[in-house]
Amino acid sequence: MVGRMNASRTARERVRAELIREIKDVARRQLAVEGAAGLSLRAVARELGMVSSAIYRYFPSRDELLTALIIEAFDAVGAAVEEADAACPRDRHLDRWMATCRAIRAWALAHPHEYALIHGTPVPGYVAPQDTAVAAARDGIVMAGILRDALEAGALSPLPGLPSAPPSFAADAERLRQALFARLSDDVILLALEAWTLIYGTVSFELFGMYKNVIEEDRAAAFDHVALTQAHILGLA
Amino acid sequence: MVGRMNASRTARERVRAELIREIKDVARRQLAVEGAAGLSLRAVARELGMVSSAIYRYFPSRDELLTALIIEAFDAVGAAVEEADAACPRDRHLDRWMATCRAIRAWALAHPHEYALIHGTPVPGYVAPQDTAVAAARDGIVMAGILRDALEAGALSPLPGLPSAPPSFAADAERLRQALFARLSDDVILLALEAWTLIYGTVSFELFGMYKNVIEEDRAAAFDHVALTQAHILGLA
DNA sequence: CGCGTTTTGGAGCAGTGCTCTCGCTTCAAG
DNA sequence: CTTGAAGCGAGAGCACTGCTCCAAAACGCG
Repeated sequence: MVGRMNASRTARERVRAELIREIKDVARRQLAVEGAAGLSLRAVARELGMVSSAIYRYFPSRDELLTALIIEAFDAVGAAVEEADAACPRDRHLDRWMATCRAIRAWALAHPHEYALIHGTPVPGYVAPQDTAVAAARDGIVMAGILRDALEAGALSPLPGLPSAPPSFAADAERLRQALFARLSDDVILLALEAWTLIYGTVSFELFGMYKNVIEEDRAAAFDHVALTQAHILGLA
Repeated sequence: MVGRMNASRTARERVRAELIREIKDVARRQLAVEGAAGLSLRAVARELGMVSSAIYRYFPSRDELLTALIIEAFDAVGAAVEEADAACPRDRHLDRWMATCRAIRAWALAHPHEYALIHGTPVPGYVAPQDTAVAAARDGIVMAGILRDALEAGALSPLPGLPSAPPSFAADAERLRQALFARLSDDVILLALEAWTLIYGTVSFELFGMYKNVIEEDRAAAFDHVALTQAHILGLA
């Protein structure tokens, strides 16, 4: 009970971890085929050659399996965003911004059902477990980092003449400043949140069919326009 | 078979129409309680005192029932938006804009599960039937009308210096101009679509828990800031 | 009134999430 | 090395779902 603190636990624990991985992999494949509503524990068990009740040794319920997939999806999009950002020179702030925005859209188009899992209707009882919080924040960390770098480089001049953040936002802004936004102003922080919202809103609208008969010709160009316009508003140029 | 063209059809058809209404009402109540995933045809039938198979004389499948509820939800939010707009003097374009935006958010907060039905993950096989198209367009018609009126009154001056719409958007813009946007420019039409997207994106983020630990203090004020900022960008002032 | 259309009731099929129990395997401490 | 506990898979079973089929009942029009 005492020892064996680090690497390569007991054989039992290793096969257990591997089986958890296999279950998640099969579940993700089934999810990609017919969406979250069609994810069946029994089908996963069948494909793995085990009986359905055995799954419950690894996931206490179907919703817990879904939660695990949600966390992995947040992590995947977070990783895609970090990679896109890291591929740009640190002082090309506009390029980094556009690259991260495009990375979000590209990931979503490549994994529509997983994207729907994290940005569609909350599927389970609708409680977003605390476990997802850290994974869900990775994209925001990257985007905030770009704005921070731009500010420090003196390359951030938000568009003048727009409404200021309401006084009631001050407390939220202060908390966010501590966590991500360093020395950015309340106004810029709120504009950044709105840009973040619009980026995901645009991707969601495109994926969920809201642009049918609205934007048909070149949605990639329209998305670029969204990202570029937000960059102009934030003053990333 | 020939006659009886207008009002007050045969008694059978009247009771049939009423039963369809009752089914939809019960279904909407159940939806409000436990969400779209928990909508059960059998439960609806039970509450109506009929056996489950009888429902299928009125709705060929569960998805068809959901589709009917989706259309009604689109209609309800459309009606709320139209009403909010009509309550403002026609020449107070900014007031009309803010009123319609707030109406969308208010309706969504009052009917979260119905909102999730129309702006969350597409629940059924994921095909959005053509029937929904007209109902889904009502909010857009109102918002486009405000911009049209502002243009005609010479009270529309979009913020200069922002990126222009890409050339590939011209065809979409022309089609949209014919349908709703009258003589508005490509740039304004695209900005309007982005504003429309951001309004719904903000409501969705708020409702689906994305602003947890992000915006906590006064989400109504933050939403107003979104709507007002978009009005400024469009030049509604 | 009578007959045909419409509606309903009930049984049944295939599938789901989940629980419980019963043996079997593995592991670790005595 | 033995023994007892913990982890594990198999199977049966419960309550529920959407949906189909068919016979019985209700209805309404000529």
